Amino acid sequence: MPPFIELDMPEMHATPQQNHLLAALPADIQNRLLPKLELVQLPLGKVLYESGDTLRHVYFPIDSIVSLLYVMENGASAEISVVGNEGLIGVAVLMGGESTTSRAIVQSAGDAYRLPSRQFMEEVNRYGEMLHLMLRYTQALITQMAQTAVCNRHHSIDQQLCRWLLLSLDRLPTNDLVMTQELIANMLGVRREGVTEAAGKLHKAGVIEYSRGRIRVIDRPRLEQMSCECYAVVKKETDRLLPFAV
Amino acid sequence: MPPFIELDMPEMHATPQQNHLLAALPADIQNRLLPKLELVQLPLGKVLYESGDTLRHVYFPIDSIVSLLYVMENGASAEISVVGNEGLIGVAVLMGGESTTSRAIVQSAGDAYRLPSRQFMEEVNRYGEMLHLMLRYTQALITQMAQTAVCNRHHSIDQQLCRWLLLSLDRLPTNDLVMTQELIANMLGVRREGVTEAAGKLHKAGVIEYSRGRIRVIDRPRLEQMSCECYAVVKKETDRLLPFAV
DNA sequence: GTCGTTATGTTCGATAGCGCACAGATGGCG
DNA sequence: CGCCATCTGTGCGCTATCGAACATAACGAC
Repeated sequence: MPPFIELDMPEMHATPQQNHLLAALPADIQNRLLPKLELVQLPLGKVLYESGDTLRHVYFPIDSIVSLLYVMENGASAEISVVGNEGLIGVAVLMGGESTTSRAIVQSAGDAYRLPSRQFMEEVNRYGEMLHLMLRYTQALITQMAQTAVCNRHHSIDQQLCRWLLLSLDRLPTNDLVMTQELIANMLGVRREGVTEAAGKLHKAGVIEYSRGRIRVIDRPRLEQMSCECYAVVKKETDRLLPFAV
Repeated sequence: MPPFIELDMPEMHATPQQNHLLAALPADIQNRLLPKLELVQLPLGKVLYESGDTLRHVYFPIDSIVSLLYVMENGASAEISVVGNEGLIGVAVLMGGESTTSRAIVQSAGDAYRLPSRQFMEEVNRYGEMLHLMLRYTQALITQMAQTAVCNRHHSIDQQLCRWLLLSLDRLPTNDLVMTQELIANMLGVRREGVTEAAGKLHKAGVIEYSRGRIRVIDRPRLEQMSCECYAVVKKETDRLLPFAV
């Protein structure tokens, strides 16, 4: 029943500076990088890389959200972390590992700029601001992963859903998520029914409204209250490490 | 009933090269670093740093094991990762964050070499092999964290105990762990009774024997079979990233 | 408008892990 | 040798989550 409006921005074209990391780079580095950046559209569900793949590019999301997911032998999965316009996908390139054990999958469709790994590393290997910025982002990512582990251990599905919605919301321009409960369940590594139940409670509490693959947050303060501490911990640490990106 | 023998090695003195990362550095870097390294004894339970502390040193364990632990507001905890002679404690220094949201606590007493953060960064900032090695180790650590998150989500206490024992075993010179079930429970973020039960099963299966704060693994292959895939994933990826450290 | 597909809602029994309470065992120390 | 702190074992009721099966609802294509 919520009147979801499709906001297809008329000619809203992306710029690299909408990614906080790119925006934070000094002008000379931006000038070197910009011509090498390629704008790509990331449709929902697209796999940027699979476990073990050599990473050919790194991606700087603009209004897309990408989840890093581990998929187990039996097909069950769990989200490790989530990346939006505050970060980049492809930290393994920076670390020198070239591949990771996780999958990167688009959780919310949108644009991203991508850069071939080689050219990314060329800039990193000037050992300047690029390297240092990327390292700080890496620590923010590590914090998020650590907190995911904690959250998986100790918190209820209800709380985790709140955390997950907040993390997504922070990376989107609106309060509307295009996302089925089934997909959320995959990310959280729980049953779809568990998400249905948790979403039902949030709806009754007047925090969200939703319908067939869309969710709108209508009371964010309440959502933050209902979330476990994990969201706040990650947010605070990310703001500390990357203060410009607030 | 197991005849635990206290193996206090007579004059078994530590050398920096017993830490795999230090050993893997080229000779010139080793020569620069060695005089700055300080051998320290890490007693069980010692906190190397608390959440939010500025990291004054980085630590290279020799025969000690250190756990990175997140402690929640209500006092409950969860292990994020574990570090032994394959790695170092203080990745946040490398990343430029200076502090982390987790606590580093000694899980198994032993020696470590420590290096003031400033001197560590002086070497890192030569942008040579030191930096690249540390980054690769960081990726291994990230993999371990990610797998911890997955394991917390999907696996039973029994399986997690197996994983945990294997991770510890890999970092120790013997098959004996000095470790109460209570402490293991803290690390895994579960009840002590849960660990008692799981340990009982392993004992019945003839995989371990134990008594009052000590555990001996007597059938490691079986332990690996009984563990979830998480152990193998981390092991394999660590070996890939740091092949010398096998 | 109808139909078919996909998303969401609901129920039910099974179970893993929790919190609590207390019993027993072990080993260090006086 | 015996005491006592500490570590380990066990039982009980409770709850969250699971797995499975099925009911209803919403949208999209025709």
